[in-house]
Amino acid sequence: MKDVAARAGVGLKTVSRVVNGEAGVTADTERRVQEAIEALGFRRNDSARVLRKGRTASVGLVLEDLADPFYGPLSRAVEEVARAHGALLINGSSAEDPDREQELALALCARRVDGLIVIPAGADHRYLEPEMRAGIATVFVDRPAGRIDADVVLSDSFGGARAGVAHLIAHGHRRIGFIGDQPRIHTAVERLRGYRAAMEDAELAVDDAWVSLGSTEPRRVREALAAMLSGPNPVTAVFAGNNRVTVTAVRELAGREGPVAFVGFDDIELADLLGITVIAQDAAALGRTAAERLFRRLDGVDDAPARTVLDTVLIPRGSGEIPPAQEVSAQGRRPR
Amino acid sequence: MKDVAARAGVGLKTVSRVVNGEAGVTADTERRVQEAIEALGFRRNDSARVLRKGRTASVGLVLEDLADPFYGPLSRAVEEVARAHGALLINGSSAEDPDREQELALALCARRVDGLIVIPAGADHRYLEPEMRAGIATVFVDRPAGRIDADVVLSDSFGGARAGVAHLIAHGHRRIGFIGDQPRIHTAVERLRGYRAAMEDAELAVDDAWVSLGSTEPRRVREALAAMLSGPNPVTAVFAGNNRVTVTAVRELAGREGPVAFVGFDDIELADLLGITVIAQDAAALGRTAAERLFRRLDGVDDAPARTVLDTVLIPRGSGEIPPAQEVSAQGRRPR
DNA sequence: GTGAAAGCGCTAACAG
DNA sequence: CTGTTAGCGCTTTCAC
Repeated sequence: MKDVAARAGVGLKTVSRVVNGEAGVTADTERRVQEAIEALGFRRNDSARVLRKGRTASVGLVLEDLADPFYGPLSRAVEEVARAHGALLINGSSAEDPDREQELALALCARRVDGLIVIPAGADHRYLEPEMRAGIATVFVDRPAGRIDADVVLSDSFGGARAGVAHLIAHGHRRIGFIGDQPRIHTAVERLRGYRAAMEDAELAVDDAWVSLGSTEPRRVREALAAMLSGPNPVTAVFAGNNRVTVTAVRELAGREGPVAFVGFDDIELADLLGITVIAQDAAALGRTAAERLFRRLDGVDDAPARTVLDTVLIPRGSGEIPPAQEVSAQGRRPR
Repeated sequence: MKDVAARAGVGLKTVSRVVNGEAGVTADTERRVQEAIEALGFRRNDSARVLRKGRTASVGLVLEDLADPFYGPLSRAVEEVARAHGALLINGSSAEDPDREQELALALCARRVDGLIVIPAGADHRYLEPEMRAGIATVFVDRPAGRIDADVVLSDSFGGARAGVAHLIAHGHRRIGFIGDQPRIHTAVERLRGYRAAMEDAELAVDDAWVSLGSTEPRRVREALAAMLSGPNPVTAVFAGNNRVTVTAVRELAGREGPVAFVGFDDIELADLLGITVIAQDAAALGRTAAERLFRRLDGVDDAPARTVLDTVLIPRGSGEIPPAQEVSAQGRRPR
């Protein structure tokens, strides 16, 4: 910038004015400055600008895994809102590791992002308190913040799971299995709670063997599924706690003989063709809502932290409407 | 930091040493500084650090759409490599708009990312020349750079498409359709070239009505498909140019009567259950390879820009092995 | 309308 | 081992 000023024969501040489109520069002067900028291939150094202005025009997003088809659209939605506010998005994957979540969140704070959106992997976010006090607006999404008071945007995991299981019950099932994510993940617990509530609503007892929380690794899901489908008291229907579980469960069930009814939490691509009934949540809406709240905070709105819960939708496509095997024998499943 | 120094009763540089874990500080002094840091909730301001050091320890990635299941894993792979090198990843979506690509790439350069990975939307990247000369290492991935000499990492679009179409030909098809992305996208053109090469290899003529390039919007794809399946000279097999086209085509074909053979470029989730034969490319490997090349550049390796081409794999799953409807009955086999 | 000087928070390069 | 000084490139303030 110094070089540009020298070449154009003007002061430093004048170049700054031109670069930032501020008023108070003659058309002629401006032209001379523009020429110098062009000739020198000058581009403003935003690091220096940030240092001076205090705002970085960027927001951070800590999520679980960018490669997960649920988080991709969420991140994209945040990006679009950020873009509308002239901000860039820096996102990082925690890989569901609380330490890595913290490391990433603090690294983003050190970069002085204006705001932070976090999909919690851990259960304790007090480490963010100093940062929030220092002025970094923070919104939690998909899962609530732990041990800290902050804005939260969630899907209705409890209600969604309850509706999905009630749907299976309405179709005649009495023995229903639940396979979910790790018990330290809030949504997993909420969805299990929804499952239990639906069973209780229908006055159905739950056999411990029907419930399995744990990793979403295919092997773990396969074993859980096999266990609840065999044994003395096998289930006739299965509810899956998230998209990863659904994918593996659908694969397994497709390879089996008898029909097993199925409903999964989260919609997945081509589920329509496979006839999979799901409880769909809107990942993009989740991201958009969280980002909008964040920017409202950045615009100075300072009301109490709020919890927003977005509805889920039951989409019947066939797999959830299969009656229990005993009641109606071998009703064909849809091929391909 | 000044405050920390004052509170700990030490010099500024000593605090800097502690914060950066440099040697040359007594255990006792260090403890005092740590206490002050704790008490004041101090966190180093990376903007200032960057300004001083010249390196931001961040890389930029300009891609088409983070919500696309092909780019999610690619981005994640880049992130992992960046993380291994202590760098953060800033990514932005161009939405397949050349202007937006340029805007984003330049914004990242203004932030002084150390390196840039670009999935081109546009065909002319000379706008990056000054930046590259100014020291921002740049690698193009998935599609080649336009009018500029730079590192490029690609999948073998031509070879993959050729193999896929040859596969259909080997299964008896003579009239094969091709539906691809916009003709200004390099991979679309390459894949079409592969299609033509395979047809030529088999000495098959190509009817113009069988080939359709354009948007991947479902409506456009549906219309293209309907057109080549009706008319005087209908195709018996279809090759899809990318994942988006595949999804729509598979939906459409599932709703039709007669069997139409199908092979798609790009693997998609649950394609195994749907029995879709695909040419799979490894998005993660693409990202990893590009990122590794980028960091090699950042480590000072300065050989000539190279073009790396990754192989694709044909995965037969059923849809590509269906024989043509007419031929089967002509040979007297009973269709079932 | 324009420019000189001060300083954002940090680190490199030297002193002590 | 520790501290002082001088900037990194920009914007802010205030004078011209």
